[in-house]
Amino acid sequence: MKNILETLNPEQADAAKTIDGPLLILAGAGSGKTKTITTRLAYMIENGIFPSSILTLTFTNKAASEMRQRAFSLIGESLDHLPLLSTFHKFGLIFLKHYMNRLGRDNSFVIIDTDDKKKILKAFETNLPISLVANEISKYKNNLIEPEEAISSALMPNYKLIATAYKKYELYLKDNNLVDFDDLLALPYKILDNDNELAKTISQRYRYIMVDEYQDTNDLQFKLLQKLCTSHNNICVVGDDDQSIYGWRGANIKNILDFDKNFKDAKVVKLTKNYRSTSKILKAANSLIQFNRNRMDKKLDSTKDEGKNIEIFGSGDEKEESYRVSRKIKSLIDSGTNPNDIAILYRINALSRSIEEGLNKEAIPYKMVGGLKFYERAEIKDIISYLRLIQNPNDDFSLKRVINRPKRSIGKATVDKLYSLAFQKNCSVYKLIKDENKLLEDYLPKKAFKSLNDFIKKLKNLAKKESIFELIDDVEETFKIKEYYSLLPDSLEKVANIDEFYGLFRDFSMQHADATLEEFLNDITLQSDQDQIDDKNISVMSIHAAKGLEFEHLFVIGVEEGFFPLLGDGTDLEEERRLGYVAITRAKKELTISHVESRFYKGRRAHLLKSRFISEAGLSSGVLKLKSNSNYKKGDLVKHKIFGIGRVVNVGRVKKDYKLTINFGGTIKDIISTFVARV
DNA sequence: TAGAAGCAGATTTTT
DNA sequence: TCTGCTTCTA
Repeated sequence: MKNILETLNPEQADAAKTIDGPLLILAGAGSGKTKTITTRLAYMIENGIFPSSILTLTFTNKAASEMRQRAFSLIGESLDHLPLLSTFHKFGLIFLKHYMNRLGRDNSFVIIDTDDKKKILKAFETNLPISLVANEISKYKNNLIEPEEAISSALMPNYKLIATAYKKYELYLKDNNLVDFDDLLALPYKILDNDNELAKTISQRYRYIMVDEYQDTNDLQFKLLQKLCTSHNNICVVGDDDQSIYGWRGANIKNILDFDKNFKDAKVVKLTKNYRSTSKILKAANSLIQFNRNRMDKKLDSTKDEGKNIEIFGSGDEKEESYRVSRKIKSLIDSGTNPNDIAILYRINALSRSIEEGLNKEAIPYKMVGGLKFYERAEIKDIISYLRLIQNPNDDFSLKRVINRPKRSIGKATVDKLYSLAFQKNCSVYKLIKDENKLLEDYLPKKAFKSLNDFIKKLKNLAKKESIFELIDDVEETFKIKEYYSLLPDSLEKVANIDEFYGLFRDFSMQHADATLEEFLNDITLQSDQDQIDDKNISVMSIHAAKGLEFEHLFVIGVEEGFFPLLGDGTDLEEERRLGYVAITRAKKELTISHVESRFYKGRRAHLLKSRFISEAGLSSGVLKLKSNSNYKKGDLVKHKIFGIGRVVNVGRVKKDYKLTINFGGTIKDIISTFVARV
């Protein structure tokens, strides 16, 4: 038992041994957070705490499974009862599967994702930006404001519209027995809030609570945690106020800053030894974050050598920036660095394009993390919609998505007719087709009518299957989704995605022999992209996406005022700075920060100053001054000794020289301007 | 019905 | 500049 604590430093061990009462573990970046809490979990079990009375909540599936793995490898042998490690949302799902009836609703609900939510809202035609409506509704739900209250308290006309959409949306969800991400937290809270006996029961079942990334919890999650602590106060939260970067999404940094006020007699353990970065990198991070006022006082101590200097790239424009970054990466890889240890980070996704071009030119394989998520891809959502329809044919929403995909001559006009008729009759489209078939025959174009009935029949046949085993093969055989996508642009990638999904489905159906389709559907909606960072690729992603990761060689690009910190009406400069802190602390050995003098963005060229964060981090930068203006411009004809005559397609820079991208009769080459002559 | 052309809008996004 | 959505026309 002693030996599992042996690998911990004194502070970590102190945290791991503190079992009873509220505990805040302030875990700085790279301070061994996961190690500490997984050891704590193992320690509790070894000390006789009933495993299934321990609940550990995380934000991502990835974090949950990583912690599960590490904790179990410490405990060793398999246990009869297992501690529950789950995301907040998954926990909400499990809870609702048991107690949804307390709200008079059926527990066979289906979870919808953000995309689905927006599609539903769109149908209400508020004429407001749909993401605004979706976000505001999210806020209402997270603040536990009911639609009626939202409507009566709305002052501005737009908010009346949003609140009304909220009301319609809630009705729609109820009618179709759908649940959104916010509901997975809000509904369990409501149920527990209405029934104190139940709250007691639940909190007695989970007598020990652990929460990961506590700085990212929002008000609702905080309230839910309070409910879970109704009959005890054994709550251990782990987090770092300096890494709170989701404020814009409702995360409340006060939760962590005020933990000791909210939970009486809380013990606070600070983990400040950093095992990740060189001391130069750490110094920069510490120096930067010190400019924030709203934070807990602490400073990370290095355990590593000084290391290399942090390099600052000051470039003329984004072309030069991507060129220099790519060249440096190229030389790292050429000298034996594992591409997997290299990453490029940026504040906004729009910067990925220029860097991708640079990487492509150098033939450096990269992996974009973030981007479009697997389950959000059109082809995957199509299949999911088919499955949802099989599970519940009254799902008008999914029906709309695939009613004419692959094309089956049911056009927009027909779809509009169907949906407005169903609305009039106050029934689902499926029910309408079933019950009013005669009426529809006269009402719809012949071809569409026939095709529609054929489509419904196929769905019904698939719904008859009692086992989900092989279901996916039947779906493909019936609807030929793969065939359809194989004829569309980017078919290779899309077909590969479809195959991947089919594989996932088959895996699931084999692992869960008696599982229902509904269980599969809810499971995948809560699944985000598990990291598929593979060996041969460098990683390219937003700073948000990089949270929790670490890389030997790190590049942060676009470090300019206005881009990073991103300045706008809603800017929280401290949060931007924390983002800078998160970025820097991802680096283990080598950090390169890049800024440009001008960047093309949103259709115009913006002139930029280097970010204040560079000087705040105690770094300085010199922009390389060029020898002279280029004599060349796009379209000029030039001659090269070996390649002959070509046309300039682009003018960029390399250090103090100009780099010309020249098209020599179809072959594109990058050449330093001094090696060519004007024709 | 389906492809083409025209037009607004463009932070970050664990679930 | 580029994307995704609406509107237009064969």
